[in-house]
Amino acid sequence: MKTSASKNEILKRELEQLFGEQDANIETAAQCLKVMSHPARLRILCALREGEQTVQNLEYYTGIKQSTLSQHLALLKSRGVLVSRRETTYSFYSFSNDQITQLFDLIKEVFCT
Amino acid sequence: MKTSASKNEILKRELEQLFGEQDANIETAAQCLKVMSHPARLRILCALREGEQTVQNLEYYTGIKQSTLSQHLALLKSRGVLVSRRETTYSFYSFSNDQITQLFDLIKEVFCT
DNA sequence: TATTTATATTTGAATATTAAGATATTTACT
DNA sequence: AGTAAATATCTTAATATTCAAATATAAATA
Repeated sequence: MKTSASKNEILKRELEQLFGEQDANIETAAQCLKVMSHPARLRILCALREGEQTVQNLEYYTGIKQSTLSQHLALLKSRGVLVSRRETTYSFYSFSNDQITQLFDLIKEVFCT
Repeated sequence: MKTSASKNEILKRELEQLFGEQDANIETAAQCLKVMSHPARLRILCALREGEQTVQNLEYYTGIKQSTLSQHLALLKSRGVLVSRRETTYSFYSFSNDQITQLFDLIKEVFCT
């Protein structure tokens, strides 16, 4: 069995139109998803869902050791998932934008209901 | 600065209620997301979005080598993202359910628009 | 039965990720 | 200035992931 060549060609062109010229998007998506797909980091996102938190609060809520937590936060920030602001000695972390929040909400809906 | 202990306690209990007792969910979500968060596998998912495909078609569309492709497919299947059916010598792969499809669509919406 | 086709599995080397201890930085406070 | 508190970075050993070649399996067909 073999799907006809012309049909394959059409589908391939459709796929290229949708994604083939968007390698950068796929890379970005993969990187962003990868950074969200870790139990510790999902826990962090859960804790941040209702609003910004300091590192020490996150440490308290998640039970993750400070240095490890700081690395996870840096990773989430570097991939555009989180943003942070400094206030004196405290760093406040929060979701970077609504789309990420929406994505997280759907993840929660899919896996936690 | 220190959020009051009682407020922390309340938030912690809320978080536990939401997630603390759902370690299994977080693990499942992390595993499922992790398996989706790879450029090759995202490409596979893109190719499968409109319906099931054989391995050889996927090989053609994605340009991924057969053995590598087969391993990615096995991984996606083992994490519940895809299902497959055999028809004589052909394996047809497809999304396993609507929630995964919905999740993929949102990912596409977030990163490809 | 021998061969071909489609797919799956095994293997190994290269690379990436992880956690946590040690250390550094930054700001506040005395 | 000296100390403490909050956070960040460096380091490294353990572990996991990746790709692709080689091999195996399973079904179709000559």
